Amino acid sequence: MAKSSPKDIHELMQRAHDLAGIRLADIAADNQISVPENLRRDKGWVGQLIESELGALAGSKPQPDFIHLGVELKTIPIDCKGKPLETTYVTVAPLVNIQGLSWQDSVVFHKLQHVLWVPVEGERSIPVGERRIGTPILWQPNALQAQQLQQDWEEIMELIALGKVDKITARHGEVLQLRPKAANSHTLTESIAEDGSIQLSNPRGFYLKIEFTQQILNNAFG
DNA sequence: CCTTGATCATGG
DNA sequence: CCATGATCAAGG
Repeated sequence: MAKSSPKDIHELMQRAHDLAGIRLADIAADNQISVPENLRRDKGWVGQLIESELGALAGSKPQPDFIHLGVELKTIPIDCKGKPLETTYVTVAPLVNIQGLSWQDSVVFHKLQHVLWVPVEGERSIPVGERRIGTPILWQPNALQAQQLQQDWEEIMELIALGKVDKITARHGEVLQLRPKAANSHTLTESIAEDGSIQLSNPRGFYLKIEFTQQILNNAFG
Protein backbone atom coordinates (compact mmCIF):
# COMPACT_ATOMS: atom_id res chain seq x y z
CA MET A 1 0.00 0.00 0.00
CA ALA A 2 1.43 3.34 -1.04
CA LYS A 3 1.87 5.77 1.80
CA SER A 4 0.15 9.13 1.75
CA SER A 5 2.18 12.28 1.44
CA PRO A 6 2.57 14.17 4.72
CA LYS A 7 0.41 17.29 4.86
CA ASP A 8 2.98 19.47 6.56
CA ILE A 9 6.51 19.45 7.89
CA HIS A 10 5.33 18.56 11.36
CA GLU A 11 3.66 15.40 10.11
CA LEU A 12 6.68 14.57 7.98
CA MET A 13 9.00 14.87 10.96
CA GLN A 14 6.70 12.90 13.21
CA ARG A 15 6.63 10.08 10.69
CA ALA A 16 10.39 10.27 10.22
CA HIS A 17 10.95 10.13 13.98
CA ASP A 18 8.71 7.09 14.20
CA LEU A 19 11.15 5.24 11.93
CA ALA A 20 14.12 5.72 14.25
CA GLY A 21 15.42 2.40 15.53
CA ILE A 22 13.51 0.32 13.02
CA ARG A 23 15.20 -2.25 10.75
CA LEU A 24 15.08 -1.80 6.99
CA ALA A 25 13.59 -5.28 6.65
CA ASP A 26 10.56 -4.13 8.60
CA ILE A 27 10.13 -1.03 6.47
CA ALA A 28 10.47 -3.15 3.36
CA ALA A 29 7.86 -5.64 4.51
CA ASP A 30 5.47 -2.81 5.29
CA ASN A 31 5.90 -1.56 1.72
CA GLN A 32 5.87 -5.02 0.13
CA ILE A 33 9.41 -4.53 -1.14
CA SER A 34 12.00 -7.32 -1.14
CA VAL A 35 15.36 -6.83 0.56
CA PRO A 36 18.44 -7.32 -1.65
CA GLU A 37 21.42 -9.36 -0.45
CA ASN A 38 23.64 -6.34 -0.91
CA LEU A 39 23.45 -2.95 -2.57
CA ARG A 40 25.91 -3.67 -5.34
CA ARG A 41 23.15 -3.72 -7.94
CA ASP A 42 20.66 -1.76 -5.87
CA LYS A 43 22.58 1.35 -4.93
CA GLY A 44 19.50 3.51 -4.57
CA TRP A 45 17.46 0.94 -2.67
CA VAL A 46 17.65 2.50 0.79
CA GLY A 47 16.77 5.95 -0.48
CA GLN A 48 13.81 4.71 -2.45
CA LEU A 49 12.61 2.61 0.47
CA ILE A 50 12.53 5.60 2.80
CA GLU A 51 10.90 7.73 0.10
CA SER A 52 8.16 5.16 -0.17
CA GLU A 53 7.67 4.89 3.56
CA LEU A 54 7.49 8.65 4.05
CA GLY A 55 5.24 9.21 1.07
CA ALA A 56 7.68 11.19 -1.07
CA LEU A 57 6.73 11.71 -4.69
CA ALA A 58 8.47 9.05 -6.78
CA GLY A 59 10.18 9.62 -10.10
CA SER A 60 13.10 11.60 -11.33
CA LYS A 61 12.43 15.28 -11.12
CA PRO A 62 14.68 18.23 -10.42
CA GLN A 63 12.17 19.11 -7.72
CA PRO A 64 12.14 18.64 -3.95
CA ASP A 65 10.92 15.24 -2.81
CA PHE A 66 8.19 16.91 -0.85
CA ILE A 67 7.54 19.74 -3.27
CA HIS A 68 4.53 21.03 -1.37
CA LEU A 69 6.73 21.33 1.68
CA GLY A 70 9.88 22.49 -0.08
CA VAL A 71 11.85 19.71 1.61
CA GLU A 72 14.47 17.46 0.02
CA LEU A 73 14.90 13.96 1.48
CA LYS A 74 18.37 12.45 1.80
CA THR A 75 19.20 9.14 3.40
CA ILE A 76 22.81 9.03 4.55
CA PRO A 77 24.79 5.88 5.36
CA ILE A 78 26.62 6.09 8.69
CA ASP A 79 29.02 3.88 10.63
CA CYS A 80 28.62 2.75 14.23
CA LYS A 81 29.95 6.09 15.44
CA GLY A 82 27.50 8.09 13.43
CA LYS A 83 29.99 9.19 10.80
CA PRO A 84 28.86 9.36 7.16
CA LEU A 85 30.32 6.55 5.05
CA GLU A 86 29.79 8.26 1.71
CA THR A 87 29.65 11.68 0.13
CA THR A 88 26.15 12.94 -0.66
CA TYR A 89 24.96 13.48 -4.21
CA VAL A 90 23.18 16.79 -4.70
CA THR A 91 22.45 17.29 -8.38
CA VAL A 92 23.81 17.09 -11.91
CA ALA A 93 26.08 19.99 -12.83
CA PRO A 94 25.08 22.18 -15.79
CA LEU A 95 27.98 22.26 -18.25
CA VAL A 96 26.56 24.51 -20.97
CA ASN A 97 24.33 27.60 -21.12
CA ILE A 98 25.60 28.76 -17.78
CA GLN A 99 26.36 32.37 -18.59
CA GLY A 100 24.84 34.61 -15.96
CA LEU A 101 23.82 31.71 -13.73
CA SER A 102 24.01 32.90 -10.14
CA TRP A 103 24.30 30.91 -6.94
CA GLN A 104 20.82 31.92 -5.89
CA ASP A 105 19.43 30.63 -9.17
CA SER A 106 21.33 27.34 -9.03
CA VAL A 107 19.80 23.95 -8.44
CA VAL A 108 22.35 23.25 -5.71
CA PHE A 109 21.21 26.32 -3.77
CA HIS A 110 17.56 25.39 -4.02
CA LYS A 111 18.00 21.72 -3.23
CA LEU A 112 19.96 22.48 -0.09
CA GLN A 113 17.59 25.11 1.30
CA HIS A 114 15.72 22.55 3.35
CA VAL A 115 16.83 18.94 3.75
CA LEU A 116 15.48 16.08 5.81
CA TRP A 117 18.46 13.85 6.61
CA VAL A 118 17.66 10.26 7.53
CA PRO A 119 20.76 8.45 8.81
CA VAL A 120 20.82 4.70 8.17
CA GLU A 121 23.37 2.16 9.33
CA GLY A 122 25.50 1.48 6.26
CA GLU A 123 28.34 -0.80 7.23
CA ARG A 124 28.61 -3.77 4.91
CA SER A 125 29.13 -6.09 7.87
CA ILE A 126 25.47 -5.52 8.74
CA PRO A 127 23.01 -7.38 6.48
CA VAL A 128 20.93 -4.86 4.55
CA GLY A 129 17.67 -5.90 6.19
CA GLU A 130 19.17 -5.63 9.68
CA ARG A 131 20.37 -2.07 9.23
CA ARG A 132 18.51 0.38 11.42
CA ILE A 133 17.24 3.85 10.75
CA GLY A 134 18.54 6.66 12.93
CA THR A 135 17.15 9.92 14.26
CA PRO A 136 16.10 12.25 11.45
CA ILE A 137 17.45 15.78 11.13
CA LEU A 138 15.66 18.67 9.48
CA TRP A 139 18.41 20.99 8.28
CA GLN A 140 18.84 24.39 6.72
CA PRO A 141 22.34 25.73 6.06
CA ASN A 142 23.63 28.23 8.61
CA ALA A 143 25.49 31.35 7.54
CA LEU A 144 28.90 29.69 7.42
CA GLN A 145 27.66 26.62 5.60
CA ALA A 146 25.82 28.76 3.07
CA GLN A 147 28.96 30.80 2.47
CA GLN A 148 31.11 27.69 2.03
CA LEU A 149 28.68 26.15 -0.42
CA GLN A 150 28.39 29.34 -2.44
CA GLN A 151 32.13 29.82 -2.66
CA ASP A 152 32.77 26.28 -3.83
CA TRP A 153 29.91 26.39 -6.29
CA GLU A 154 31.11 29.68 -7.78
CA GLU A 155 34.68 28.48 -8.14
CA ILE A 156 33.66 25.24 -9.79
CA MET A 157 31.16 26.91 -12.11
CA GLU A 158 33.78 29.47 -13.14
CA LEU A 159 36.13 26.67 -14.15
CA ILE A 160 33.32 25.03 -16.11
CA ALA A 161 32.57 28.34 -17.82
CA LEU A 162 36.24 28.68 -18.73
CA GLY A 163 36.15 25.31 -20.45
CA LYS A 164 38.17 23.53 -17.79
CA VAL A 165 35.58 20.96 -16.71
CA ASP A 166 37.86 18.09 -17.69
CA LYS A 167 40.57 19.53 -15.45
CA ILE A 168 38.38 19.71 -12.36
CA THR A 169 38.98 16.92 -9.87
CA ALA A 170 37.13 15.94 -6.70
CA ARG A 171 39.82 17.80 -4.77
CA HIS A 172 38.45 21.17 -5.77
CA GLY A 173 36.11 22.71 -3.24
CA GLU A 174 36.13 22.63 0.55
CA VAL A 175 32.67 21.22 1.15
CA LEU A 176 31.22 20.75 -2.32
CA GLN A 177 32.97 18.69 -4.97
CA LEU A 178 32.42 17.86 -8.63
CA ARG A 179 32.65 14.21 -9.68
CA PRO A 180 31.49 11.98 -12.54
CA LYS A 181 27.79 11.21 -12.49
CA ALA A 182 26.84 8.89 -15.29
CA ALA A 183 26.08 5.30 -16.21
CA ASN A 184 29.78 4.92 -17.00
CA SER A 185 32.88 6.84 -18.05
CA HIS A 186 31.95 6.60 -21.73
CA THR A 187 28.73 8.56 -21.35
CA LEU A 188 29.04 11.97 -22.96
CA THR A 189 27.24 15.28 -22.70
CA GLU A 190 27.93 18.74 -24.06
CA SER A 191 30.30 21.03 -22.21
CA ILE A 192 32.27 24.20 -22.84
CA ALA A 193 35.72 23.84 -24.43
CA GLU A 194 38.64 26.12 -23.59
CA ASP A 195 38.17 28.03 -26.84
CA GLY A 196 34.54 28.59 -26.02
CA SER A 197 33.17 26.05 -28.45
CA ILE A 198 31.10 23.01 -27.52
CA GLN A 199 32.83 19.74 -26.72
CA LEU A 200 31.79 16.44 -25.16
CA SER A 201 32.60 15.46 -21.60
CA ASN A 202 31.57 12.86 -19.04
CA PRO A 203 28.54 14.22 -17.10
CA ARG A 204 29.33 15.56 -13.62
CA GLY A 205 27.42 15.90 -10.41
CA PHE A 206 27.82 18.01 -7.27
CA TYR A 207 28.48 16.06 -4.08
CA LEU A 208 28.74 17.14 -0.44
CA LYS A 209 31.96 15.99 1.16
CA ILE A 210 31.82 13.74 4.19
CA GLU A 211 33.23 16.32 6.59
CA PHE A 212 30.42 18.69 5.72
CA THR A 213 27.59 16.25 6.30
CA GLN A 214 29.32 14.98 9.41
CA GLN A 215 29.14 18.51 10.82
CA ILE A 216 25.45 18.66 10.04
CA LEU A 217 24.89 15.48 12.02
CA ASN A 218 27.17 16.58 14.84
CA ASN A 219 25.49 19.96 15.16
CA ALA A 220 22.12 18.26 15.44
CA PHE A 221 23.22 15.81 18.08
CA GLY A 222 25.77 18.01 19.78
C1' DC B 1 42.01 3.82 5.84
C1' DC B 2 39.95 7.01 2.91
C1' DT B 3 38.90 9.39 -1.24
C1' DT B 4 38.24 9.64 -6.13
C1' DG B 5 36.64 8.14 -10.16
C1' DA B 6 33.48 4.57 -11.87
C1' DT B 7 29.34 2.34 -11.80
C1' DC B 8 24.24 0.26 -11.05
C1' DA B 9 18.94 0.50 -11.49
C1' DT B 10 14.94 2.89 -13.04
C1' DG B 11 11.67 6.13 -15.40
C1' DG B 12 10.79 9.57 -18.78
C1' DC C 1 20.52 10.93 -22.81
C1' DC C 2 19.10 13.08 -18.33
C1' DA C 3 17.68 13.02 -13.74
C1' DT C 4 16.36 10.41 -9.77
C1' DG C 5 18.19 7.24 -5.87
C1' DA C 6 23.12 6.34 -4.41
C1' DT C 7 27.36 2.76 -3.36
C1' DC C 8 31.30 0.31 -5.23
C1' DA C 9 36.11 -0.61 -5.27
C1' DA C 10 40.80 0.39 -6.96
C1' DG C 11 44.61 3.00 -5.74
C1' DG C 12 46.89 6.67 -3.16
